[in-house]
Amino acid sequence: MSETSELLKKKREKAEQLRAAGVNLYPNDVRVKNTSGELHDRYDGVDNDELAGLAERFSIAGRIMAQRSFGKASFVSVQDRKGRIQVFVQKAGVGEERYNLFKKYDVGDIVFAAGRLFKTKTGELTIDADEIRLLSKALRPLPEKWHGLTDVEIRYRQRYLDLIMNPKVAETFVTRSRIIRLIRDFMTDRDFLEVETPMMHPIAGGAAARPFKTYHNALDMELYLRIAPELYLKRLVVGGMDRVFEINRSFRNEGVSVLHNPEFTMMEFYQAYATYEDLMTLTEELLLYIARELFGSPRFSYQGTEIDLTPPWRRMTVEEAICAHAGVAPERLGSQEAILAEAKRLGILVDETEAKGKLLMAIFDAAVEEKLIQPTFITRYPVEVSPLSRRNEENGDYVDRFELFIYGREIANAFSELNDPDDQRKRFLNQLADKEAGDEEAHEMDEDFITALEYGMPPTAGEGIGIDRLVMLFTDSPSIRDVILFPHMRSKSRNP
RNA sequence: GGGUCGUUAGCUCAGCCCGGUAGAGCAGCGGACUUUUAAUCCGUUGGCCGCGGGUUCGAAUCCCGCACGACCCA
Repeated sequence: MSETSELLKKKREKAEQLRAAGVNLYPNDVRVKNTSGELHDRYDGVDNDELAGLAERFSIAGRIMAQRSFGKASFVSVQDRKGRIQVFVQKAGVGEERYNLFKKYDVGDIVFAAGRLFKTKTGELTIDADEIRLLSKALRPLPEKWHGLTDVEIRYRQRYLDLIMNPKVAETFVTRSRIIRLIRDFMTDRDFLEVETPMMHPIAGGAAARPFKTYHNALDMELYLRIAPELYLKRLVVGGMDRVFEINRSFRNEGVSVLHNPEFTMMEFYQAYATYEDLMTLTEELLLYIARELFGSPRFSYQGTEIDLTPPWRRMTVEEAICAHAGVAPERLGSQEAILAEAKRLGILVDETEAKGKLLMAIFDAAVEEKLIQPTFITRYPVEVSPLSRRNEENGDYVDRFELFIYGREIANAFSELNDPDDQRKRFLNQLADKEAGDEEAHEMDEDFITALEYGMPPTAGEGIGIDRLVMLFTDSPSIRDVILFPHMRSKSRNP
């Protein structure tokens, strides 16, 4: 696809013709009074006689998406951020000179139009232009009007084209913005303080994941893009910020899939003097609040399945879930050997020397997760896989933690925080042992964090909620790429 | 990492099985047309068939490799 294709040359020639006629191709002196959406809201239900009686002159600006032209008159559909409105441009309305210039406008150009409103024979609200101006000349053609843009690669790489051509896409991102605003309002109403903590960490902690590495020249030090804000937010709780939350990006150096993007948005929040059980209630209330605001109902459809957020949601322990969904008998969960045998029976590949807790989670991940369609809190996680969580008082092999699953996907992860600095040190040491044994996702020792705990952290519960996955659910989007404006892709040696 | 599918005009797609000078619609260009709705009508331009090898007299088409993407699996 050469850069000097016939089509592109023609576009530039046409632009030059306009320039030669004294037209500024990229002016910046317009003041726009109206939007398409506003005009439709106000006047779609108003008849022609009444419209004719209006003294008001309306103006809009946007991109020409379609053009139907006759000899001395044309209809153009102009798209702005609120939708589309039709503009009628005729020689009699804008004058012969303007009309002749207008004939050089193309689909894709950005224009200003002003005039009175009327309804066409077929009843469409239309601006009868007394003025039409070019605001920005397009030098490349838009995708085809009927089929639009469907090539997913172009949709992601050139998202602006996707946004122009596919109104649904723009809608999804409007909803995303709304969801985040709702979350922010909800948390703020509960007296949580929104904070921002570092994105660049000297030690990548707070989650089990491989980090991206970067380098600070002036300080001459290696840094990691954060994999989670957890350890910094907990330092703030030590500092007396009893209720904090952060909605921001984390980065994990792993593959891309329908559920994973290397950078993703999470809300993490910490509430002192609360337990993980309190956070289950809070989570129910938060998601219910969003659903009610978006749909006016706790029920909505995701990919053809009805999801019902009516509380209380189902609560099961990891072991109960394995028994219920993987067909494992409860008495088979007693010993490492029995669990290993069950994993093999289920065809799950595991390391035979793995600790009991890790085997349990391997079975859970492979055989249970996908079956948790309606919102379900899974509790009682093994301590081996939860190095930052508080041990259960009755049985220290488990921690006070839950994960929330909806439609087979992990949406949230929460626990009562470990605030015993000595236990935290032991857990980090165990992680280091795992790292030695080849676990690339195991935690590093974070002495600075332990020091903070040594000053005393109040009993606290904390939670992380995957915002992208939440937005997927609420916008009925099948892929995380549908809710991230610029999902990561391999670079391609092209020159767009 | 493995498997399946895809990549042809600006866009959406045929053509590939069965090798023989690359097609359509829209967009573009020229013309007609003052209430259209994918406007219509007449005429018309436009291609490194993803990239690199191979087979063949001849490859968009068959074979191998690579790149990028989608989906599934790990």
